[in-house]
Amino acid sequence: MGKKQTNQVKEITPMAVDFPQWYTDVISKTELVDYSPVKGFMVIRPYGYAIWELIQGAYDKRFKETGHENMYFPLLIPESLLTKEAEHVEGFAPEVAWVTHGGGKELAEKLAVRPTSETIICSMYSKWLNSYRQLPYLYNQWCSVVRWEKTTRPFLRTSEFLWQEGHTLHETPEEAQEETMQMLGIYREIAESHLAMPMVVGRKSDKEKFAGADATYTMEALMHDGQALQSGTSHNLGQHFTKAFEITYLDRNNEQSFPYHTSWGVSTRLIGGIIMVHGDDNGLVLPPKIAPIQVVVIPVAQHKEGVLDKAWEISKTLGKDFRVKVDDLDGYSPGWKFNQWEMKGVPIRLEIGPRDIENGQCVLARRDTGEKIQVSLDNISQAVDDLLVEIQANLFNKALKMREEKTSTAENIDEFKKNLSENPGFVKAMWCGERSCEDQIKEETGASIRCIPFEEEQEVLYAGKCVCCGKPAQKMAYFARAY
RNA sequence: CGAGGUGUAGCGCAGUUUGGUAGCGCACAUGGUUUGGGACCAUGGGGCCGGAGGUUCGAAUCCUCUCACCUCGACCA
Repeated sequence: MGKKQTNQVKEITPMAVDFPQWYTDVISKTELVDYSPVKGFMVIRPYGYAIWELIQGAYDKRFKETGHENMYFPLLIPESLLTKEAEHVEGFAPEVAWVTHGGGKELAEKLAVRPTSETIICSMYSKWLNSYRQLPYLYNQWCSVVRWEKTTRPFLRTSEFLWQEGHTLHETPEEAQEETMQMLGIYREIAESHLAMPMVVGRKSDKEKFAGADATYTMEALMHDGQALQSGTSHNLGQHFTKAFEITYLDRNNEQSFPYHTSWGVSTRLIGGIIMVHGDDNGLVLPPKIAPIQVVVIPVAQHKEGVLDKAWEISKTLGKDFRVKVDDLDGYSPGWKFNQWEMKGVPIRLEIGPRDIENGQCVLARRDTGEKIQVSLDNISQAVDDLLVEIQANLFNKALKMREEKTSTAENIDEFKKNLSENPGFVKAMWCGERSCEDQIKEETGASIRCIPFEEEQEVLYAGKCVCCGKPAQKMAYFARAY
C-alpha cells in the first residue's frame, strides 16, 4: 500500500523530453487512433471512439434539454451554394476538397465535400421557413467535415474530423445572441463537469472570428505544454447567411423579414484536449465521466481456486452502476496488466487475489495519484462511487491549478516575450483593439488573441495601456500560442 | 513551395561503405513452469527489401527515374 510509482511506461517518451512525441506515443500506444492510408485522415479505434461517444452523449443530452433536435444534411455541397456568402467562401475556399466526377463522368457542377454546413443548411431553411410562428429553428447535426489541412495531428487538426454543428434561426438579434451565449455556456459546463477541463471563455477578435460571422465566442483550454486549444466555438452569424440565402418569413407585422442565425460546434479535438490536459508520463488519465472503462478488475493469481469467480462477481455488482472490465487474459502477469491499464488511463484499478478474498476485501488503485487503498467488499459500490467522484474533482482542480500557474500578465512586449519563454501559457494583457497591434504581437511572439473575456471577467491591468502600442485600451485579452 | 532525412516481417531497427541464399529485438502462435508493479524456457509462423528501369553470372546493396512518408521552415480559423 502506498507504494511509490517509479515504473514508467516503457513505450512513451516523457513529456519533458519531447511533448509532441509524448502526445503521438500516447495516442498510438493506447490505441485511440491510427494513421490511415490517406495523409491527414485518421482512423478512430474503438477505445478512442468510445470516449467520443461519451462526450457526444453528454452534449447531446444538454442540446435536447434546451430544445434542440437532431437532423442530417448531405456530405456534398454544390459549388454555387458554397460561394453565396462572400466572406465565408474566402475563408474556406483554400481548404475545400472537391468532387469533380461521378459515375465515371465529369460533373456539370463540382461538389464540395462540406467543410461546415451553413450554406447547405441555409439553402434548405429558405425553403422551409414561412412564418414567425415556426421560429425559433433549433437544430443540430452530428457529422464529419473535411478541411484540407497542410499539417495535421490526430484529434487536434485532421483533414476530416467528427463534430456537431448546431444551426438556429431566431426572430430577433437579442434571441440569437442569447442562443449563442447559451450554447457557449453549455460547452463550458460539460467541458468542466465531464471532461474536467477548465475553460477561459470570451469573444474572438475580428481577425480570429469565423468566416461570415458577426461575432465568434470561444472556450479555450490550456495544455500541459503551455499552448492553448480552441475547444468549442459559438457564432452569432447575424443576417449574413440569411440574406445571402434569402431566408425570409412573414413576421408579426406581416412584413417579409430575415431571421437571425447562429451556429456552434465542438469536435473530436476535445479528445486531444483531454489527453494534453490530464495525461502524464505513464499515458492517458481519463476523467471518470468520459472513461470508457471506469474500473478495471485485475485478478491476481487467477489460476487459483475462486479468484476468477470472485472477480466476475465483483464486476457484476459494480456493473450495475459503472463501466467495468475484468482483465482475465491468461498469460500476462498482473504487473503487465497494471501498466497496460494505467497507460490507457482507467481511473480505478481493482486488484483481487487470494489474500483479499480471504480477508473479504480488495485493493483500489487511483490512476490520478497512484494511491492504493484496501476496501471491504461489503460496500464496494459505494467506495468506488466515492473514489470516482473524488478523482473527477481532483482532475479538474489539478488542471485549474496548472492553468493558473501558467497564466501571467504583461505590461509591454518585452515582458510578454519573457513570460512566454520562461513560463509558456496564457498571457493576460491590455489590447487597444487595433489589428496592427494584434498582428505585431503574433509576429513577434507567436501568440494570438485567444479571447477577450466578458465584462464580468474583465480586468484593468497596468492602467489600461495597450501591451503593444501603449495607447489607452479598453479590454484585457488572453493571449497564447495555440494549436 | 524551400532545405534535409527515411522507406527491409505487425512495430522498432541492423545489413548498403566493399554486390554472393534476408537478419535482430519486440509482438504473434503452441506447450510447459509462473502470477500482489512490465516472468521464464522451448518450439514455430510470418518478407516482391516502396515502385519502375538499368549495370552484372549474381542487386536490399551500384546507377537512373519515380512514388510515399517524416522533420524543420513557409503557409494556415
